[in-house]
Amino acid sequence: MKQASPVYKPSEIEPKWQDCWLRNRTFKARDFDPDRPKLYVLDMFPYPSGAGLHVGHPEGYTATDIYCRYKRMRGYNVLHPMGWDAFGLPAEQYAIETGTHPRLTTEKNIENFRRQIRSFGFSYDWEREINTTDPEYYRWTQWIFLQLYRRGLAYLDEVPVNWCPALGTVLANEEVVNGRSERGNHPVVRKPMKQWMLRITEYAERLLRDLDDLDWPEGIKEMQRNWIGKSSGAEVDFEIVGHSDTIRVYTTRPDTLFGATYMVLSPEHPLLDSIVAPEAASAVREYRQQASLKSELERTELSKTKTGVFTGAYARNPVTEEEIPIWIGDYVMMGYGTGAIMAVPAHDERDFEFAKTFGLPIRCILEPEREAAAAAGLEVEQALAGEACWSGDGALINSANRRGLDLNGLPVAEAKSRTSEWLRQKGLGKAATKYKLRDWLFSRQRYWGEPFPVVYFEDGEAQILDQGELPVRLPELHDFKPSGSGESPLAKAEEWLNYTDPKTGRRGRRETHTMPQWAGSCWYYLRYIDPRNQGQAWDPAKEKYWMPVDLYVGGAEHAVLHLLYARFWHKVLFDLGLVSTPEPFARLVNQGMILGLSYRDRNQHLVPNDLVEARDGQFFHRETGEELEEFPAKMSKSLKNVVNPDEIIAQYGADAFRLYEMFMGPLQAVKPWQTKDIEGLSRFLGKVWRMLIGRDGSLAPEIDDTPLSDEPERILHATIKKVGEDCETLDFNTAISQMMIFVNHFGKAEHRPRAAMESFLKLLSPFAPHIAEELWQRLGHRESLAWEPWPECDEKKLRQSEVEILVQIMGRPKTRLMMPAEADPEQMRQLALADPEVAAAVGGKSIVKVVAVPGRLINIVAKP
RNA sequence: GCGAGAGUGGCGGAAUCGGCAGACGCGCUGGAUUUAGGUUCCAGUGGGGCAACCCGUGGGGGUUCAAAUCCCCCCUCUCGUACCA
Repeated sequence: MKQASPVYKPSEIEPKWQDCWLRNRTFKARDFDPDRPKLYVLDMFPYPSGAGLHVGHPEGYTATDIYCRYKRMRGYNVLHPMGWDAFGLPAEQYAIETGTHPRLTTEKNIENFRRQIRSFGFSYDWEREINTTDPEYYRWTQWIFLQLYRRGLAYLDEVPVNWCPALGTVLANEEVVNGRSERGNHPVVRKPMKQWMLRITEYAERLLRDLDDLDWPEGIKEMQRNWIGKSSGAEVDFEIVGHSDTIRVYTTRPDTLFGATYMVLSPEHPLLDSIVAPEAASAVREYRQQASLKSELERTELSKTKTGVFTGAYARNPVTEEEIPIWIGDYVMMGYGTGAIMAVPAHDERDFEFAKTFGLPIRCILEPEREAAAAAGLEVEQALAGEACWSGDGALINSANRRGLDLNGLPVAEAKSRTSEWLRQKGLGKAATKYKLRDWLFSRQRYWGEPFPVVYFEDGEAQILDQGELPVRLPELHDFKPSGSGESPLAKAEEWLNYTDPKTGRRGRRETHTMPQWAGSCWYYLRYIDPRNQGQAWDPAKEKYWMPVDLYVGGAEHAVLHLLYARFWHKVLFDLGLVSTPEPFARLVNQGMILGLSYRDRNQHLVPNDLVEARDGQFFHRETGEELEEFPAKMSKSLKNVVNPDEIIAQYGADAFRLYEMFMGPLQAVKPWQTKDIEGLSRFLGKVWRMLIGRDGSLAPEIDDTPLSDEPERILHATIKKVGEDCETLDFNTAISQMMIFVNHFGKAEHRPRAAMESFLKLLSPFAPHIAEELWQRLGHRESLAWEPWPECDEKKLRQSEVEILVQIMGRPKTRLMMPAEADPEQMRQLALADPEVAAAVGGKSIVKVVAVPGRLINIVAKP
């Protein structure tokens, strides 16, 4: 064994303890431990990119690691796993460019990620490591797809997708920016293609309702609510003049039906061809063609002026029985409601704009509330004249017909329900609820994803495979380029494509689409529970023991997609009796993004960091000499402000890195990384070291067994209390402050009682586990302190016999006096007034009032 | 537009059951140790005033003995989202 170092050298002790934990399986989670309560703490697993870990990853991972280590010492049986979300586009793109198989790229990246993550000393149970690209994992992803299919929740549909002709592939919405491909900036058009869809809409109501009971950030819950987008209103049928069909619209404002002066259909509306008048046909055809070339994003973004054309057809307003023109316009989406609207220009901003553009009639049927209108800067007379739009509340006018509907004078809410009821009685419509949420497009035309367990027979029939035929493995390929026809690269794997039904001998062709990256992450938290199970996705007994996830930490960028998809799958599994909880993640915390430091010139232009020179605390452009302003910005390759964790660990050690990231500020806050600041934490660890280790490398001579005197004892117990409380609430920044206060005191003390030192190391160990283990060992212990019981705070030791009391005169601080801690208000008053300085300040004035808060302050209110 | 969150020293941040604003750290200033640099240690560090004191938590108003914290109005920034009928 090497001679014990006299100075703190993280590079020596950190690998030593990481090996030790791994070898001894220190952090193995035990199924069904009868003696300890379970705790499941989950990190969002990373996509192992070629760039390696960035400083954002270890932020959340450090937080959960501290929490887990703390909870173990509190007697919990902790499940804390890590794995790899390893399917995805970058590895495939790299394969197209270089011919390297994505599996090789992925393996290499995982190895690098694993090395980096281990270098932080996180207390994962590595025996539960999973990888979504492992056939033994995706076997069960495919199996869950079978369950979805059998429940009727997976179906094939011809839907418009983002098709990029230049790239020869379909793109996800996230991959399309302003109607062009994110990669290469090629145009993207909408093209209908047959796709697998998942019926997430069937779960819309439960996904919405069950949010209420989750311990999640309110912002994330609100985002999911908005995404699901529940609204209630009515469906109304409009008959088409001279036509047998009717057009059904959805409206949240059935009360405004009397103001519906025209109708607008989506350009994709199926009834369009049969109703369009011959003289309008060519204009309609041209408009539809143009609309189809726009991506959905474009359609919504270029929203300044409304466009549309008249179809030449008319519908009959069911309450006024007037004939109203039917238009088409791309501000109406086929994907929401019924793809058709009744337009009430007087009371809907969008319809108002459209009506103004095309000179359509605007009829006010609602007198705005005077006060609300004034607050909105609207003149009621204008609204009444149809010159302004009012979508707020008020009293209905001009809203009665001869068929028994009279809304005049009613407020909006009552008019709504009255109209819905009238429509229902007349068979013209009914109350209805809609959601913005759409079914989940689940196909990707890619190689590097889970193959579908699906075969198409020669007659076109799609059939799912038996569980016994899983996993459907990805075939070996050498050319990963898209086929160009919109088919996946898998269409090139000829041998693999051909399928013969083992039972019937029928010949078929395998599905060439693969699943999106979300698939693997939809259920990975369940596989961690039983990661090596070959017979089933997980053992139900183990699931029951470990679920739900007690704490889930990750970035807010997954607020909607991943978290909504996973909740959806989980609910399906719950309905199938495969999991025991209706929700997967009981408590969710989002760590804030870590920004890099960047620079900009006078014109707000960003300057890459390698062009910046620092002089006397100011910053200048290396080439132009211009003074630059420092500001925090997202880390990016182009700004050259990316911080590499490997370099930081090499220089300061993992413990300092961990402490720094936690000390930066609240976990949830966005924070700028400033490498200079990490030195403060490095110094702190140096002080911890010197508090215990003397110059010669042996224990510091100040360490002895003298009993603690009052003040040091109070500091010790205050630290135990503060660190423990902060670990529960994840307020690690203030816990670290308190430990600094401890070390600032004891590091200078003549006597450093061994017991206090040991308690402190336990408090420090979740935060800086390597140095804590090393010093714990040097204090003579043989076992890891990972399972030592957490120190108990003795409240009695926190009490002081004398406390400093602030004396205020008229609410302003005057002086501070030592008083007995238990002094009551009257005693405090006497003690304060006895003080010469106070007496002088009060002298000659009459005391109006004295407010005394025992243990804190006393305020004397005096008037001349 | 809508939704969510946030504005505190030169910087990161602390203190929000109303009770000493600026804990802790970075930076900075001065000193000690060191051949020197670094390290380490000590002292100081919101602004103004030699001082008593005054001013200070985005701005304005209010409640209170007492407001960063509670109430009203306004401004700015960040994130998310966007013709959802």
